[in-house]
Amino acid sequence: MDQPLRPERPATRIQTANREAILAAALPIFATYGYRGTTIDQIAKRAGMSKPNLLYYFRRKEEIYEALLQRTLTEWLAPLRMLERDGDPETELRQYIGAKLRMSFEQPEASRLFANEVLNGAPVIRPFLETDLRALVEAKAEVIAHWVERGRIASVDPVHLIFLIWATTQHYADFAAQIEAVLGDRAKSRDFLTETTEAVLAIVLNGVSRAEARS
Amino acid sequence: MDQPLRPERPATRIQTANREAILAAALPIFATYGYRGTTIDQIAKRAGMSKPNLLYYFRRKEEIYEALLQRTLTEWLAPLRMLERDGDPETELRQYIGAKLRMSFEQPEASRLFANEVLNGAPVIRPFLETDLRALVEAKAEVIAHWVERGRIASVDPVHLIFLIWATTQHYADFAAQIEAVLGDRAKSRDFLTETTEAVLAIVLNGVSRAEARS
Amino acid sequence: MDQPLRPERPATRIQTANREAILAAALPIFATYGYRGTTIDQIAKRAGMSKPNLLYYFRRKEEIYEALLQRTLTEWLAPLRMLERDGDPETELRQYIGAKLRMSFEQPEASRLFANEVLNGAPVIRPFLETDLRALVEAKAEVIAHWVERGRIASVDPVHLIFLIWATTQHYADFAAQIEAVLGDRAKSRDFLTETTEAVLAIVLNGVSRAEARS
Amino acid sequence: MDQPLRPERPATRIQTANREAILAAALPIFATYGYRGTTIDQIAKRAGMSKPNLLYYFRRKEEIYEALLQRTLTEWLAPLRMLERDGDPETELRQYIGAKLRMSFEQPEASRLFANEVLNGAPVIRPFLETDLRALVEAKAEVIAHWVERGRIASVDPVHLIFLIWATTQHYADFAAQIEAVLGDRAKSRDFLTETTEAVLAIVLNGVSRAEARS
DNA sequence: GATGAATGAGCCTTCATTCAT
DNA sequence: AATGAATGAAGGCTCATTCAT
Repeated sequence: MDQPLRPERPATRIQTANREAILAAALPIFATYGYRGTTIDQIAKRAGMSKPNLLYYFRRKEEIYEALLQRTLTEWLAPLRMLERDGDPETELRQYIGAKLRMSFEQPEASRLFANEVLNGAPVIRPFLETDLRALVEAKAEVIAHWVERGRIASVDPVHLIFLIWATTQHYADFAAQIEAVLGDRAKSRDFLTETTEAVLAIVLNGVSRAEARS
Repeated sequence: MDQPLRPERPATRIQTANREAILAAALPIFATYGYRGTTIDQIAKRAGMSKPNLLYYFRRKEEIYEALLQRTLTEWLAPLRMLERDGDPETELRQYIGAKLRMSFEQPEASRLFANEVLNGAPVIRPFLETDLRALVEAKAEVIAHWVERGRIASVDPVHLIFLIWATTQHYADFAAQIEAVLGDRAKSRDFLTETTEAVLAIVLNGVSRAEARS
Repeated sequence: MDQPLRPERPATRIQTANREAILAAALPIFATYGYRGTTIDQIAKRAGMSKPNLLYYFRRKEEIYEALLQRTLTEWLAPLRMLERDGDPETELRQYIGAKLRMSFEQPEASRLFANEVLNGAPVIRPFLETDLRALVEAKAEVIAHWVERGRIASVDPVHLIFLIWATTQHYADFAAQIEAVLGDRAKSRDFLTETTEAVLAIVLNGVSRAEARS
Repeated sequence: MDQPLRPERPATRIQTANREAILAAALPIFATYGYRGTTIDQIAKRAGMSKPNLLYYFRRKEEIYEALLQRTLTEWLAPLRMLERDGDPETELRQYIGAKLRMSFEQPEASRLFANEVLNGAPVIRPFLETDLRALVEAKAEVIAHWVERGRIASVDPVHLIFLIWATTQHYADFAAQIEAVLGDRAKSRDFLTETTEAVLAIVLNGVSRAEARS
């Protein structure tokens, strides 16, 4: 076709800007309403352009969604990738958890986008999960197992530790509506990230500390 | 809300049975596709009745959704309600976490229904969250604070501990697709619940144990 | 689905009537504008129902089109099927040509529907053409060849004779607009079918007569 | 109608070349999909230019279509124009039929373009049909009538003879999809034009031969 | 209680055409 | 002469809901 988005042709400035605007507009909507609950109209309106014009940049709703997920995923896993086998376990975990919590507070919509996709059965990103993510988890589980073997942390199941950290940190983004309903103003305080980070670190770091491992 | 449509007459057996069938059919669909992503057709088909007949029992899609949430919520919070101020903290937490994990494994769809609703901003259950749930959390936070004061557990922030337990246990239901993609057969093993329970308990109980509370 | 058109469920009277009305409304439109040039709106309006209601009977535009073609094809080839090997060639051809011309005059839209489909490359009925129609043509070509061998008609190529008859008779339906433009009132006369039949028979029957076959 | 867009300036070479390219690209598409079924995108792509650029040469889709028809019509009727009152009827008809068949085989798309237009009710060329074509047919019918009067051919209705020749010869272009489906490789043979010409001439010339006119 | 029939509103997408450069 | 960008107007189809029986 004579579509403008041909890869061969370099994207113009307007194209880049508009694609960016569309993605930015789409993120919070997909994050809240899910794929099927989101309408192109909503996105177009939020991006300040007409629906056909939006479809000039992304030919299908699906393309927007996939582009968003792709971009999110990479960024989302960056902190885990940084977990260093040779670092100090406590420092490493502290950094990891801290980074994840910061992302949850600063980009809660990205987290929710991802949560929605997985809740729906991960129709789009399943291939990624089964290959890249799986490999990453295995590699980092190995790192944690290494720490356990060396006696540097308590004997915890590495994979479940990763899941626990994911769950705990992303919870503040994915269930923000609930947290705000329960905590009220406290959740809106400027210090809520700090408070949360301290609380989570206290439990998790203590949870993996060697002192007295429990059954 | 979930009253029979003709308040004058008591619900017949067929009415009760059919309403039940509809709710049972609707749960997994709402849980997977979210409110807007679910069609009445899907539910009716799964419930084995015609669309108009389904609408005879629930006049609007919203009613089904609300009835489901209402029923789920009560059940969902039962374990937390059982947390006893005067019990042994470790035993209490062990029971709570165990119960929550069991629910996540046995009724993952209820968890996902709830997750979807909250991800969407909790449009329907917000009032409940702001009143009942809030009160419950405050009460149980008080229980935990009591334990902390008595030195029976480490000095953790009670509310965040509750969130951490919610997040961690529900994660196995809400992100099941991801967990299965990452773990493969291991997640489908018959022992996966046991394995998970042990791993989670190990970390969380250790995390709140007094030995050496950390910053 | 809970579609009403399930084959298992017998069609009700209304269904039969409405499907019939839709097909009747669709025929002249498809015949004139072709598949892509026809809109469901046009058909629905002509059939006196709303667009969604029409789609309640035929779930896709394509289904209407295919149903029409299927019905037309059978009827359309009936005259050829009657060509009898043991009949008198002149009588047989006279009947065949007469029947085809009558159909062209009485149901020109069916002819045009078919012409449109074939002009478009026969995307839908190609399988039929390659199997059933091919077999029929081969069988009837054999009949004509038989006549030629017996010296009952001139030595003509059977297949091309069939094509010539098709072309000539269907021309009065397919090119009616042109014929009317060229002939004016003459083409609208009540006797035009008779006149045409006589003229075509004169040429074709003479054309296959044995007297003096030409190169 | 097919004037350059800026009448003040004569068409440049590029203009002429591009208009030509567009028409060449448009012919097979209009011929196959009809007017409404054809998109400017398809034409532009095939012509190797952008849609807006195409519209620089032809301001509307309709203009392309009309230009094509106009050009085709003239060419299409050339053979008939050559039918000479004073020539030998058999020779004249042989030439006419031969020329028409050659055109059908060599430019089937032009034939199909025309067929589509007439099938659609001749919305664009009706004026032409009612004036020029009508006059031409009347003139040539007179030629044939002259031959009949002189006893040089059988007593056939001139107009219907013309229609029969049109129908029969154009059939091989317009219904090519069907002919190929029915005949298979035979229709793709290099000799198929020769074979067809002989078969058609045999029937038609015999059909108008004087030997024994029939009812 | 149950279902066939009907529909307004909405959604994704296509398309001819225009505008600005 | 050419093209990237933009859009109004459909068009096919879905869906929640209502009506009538």
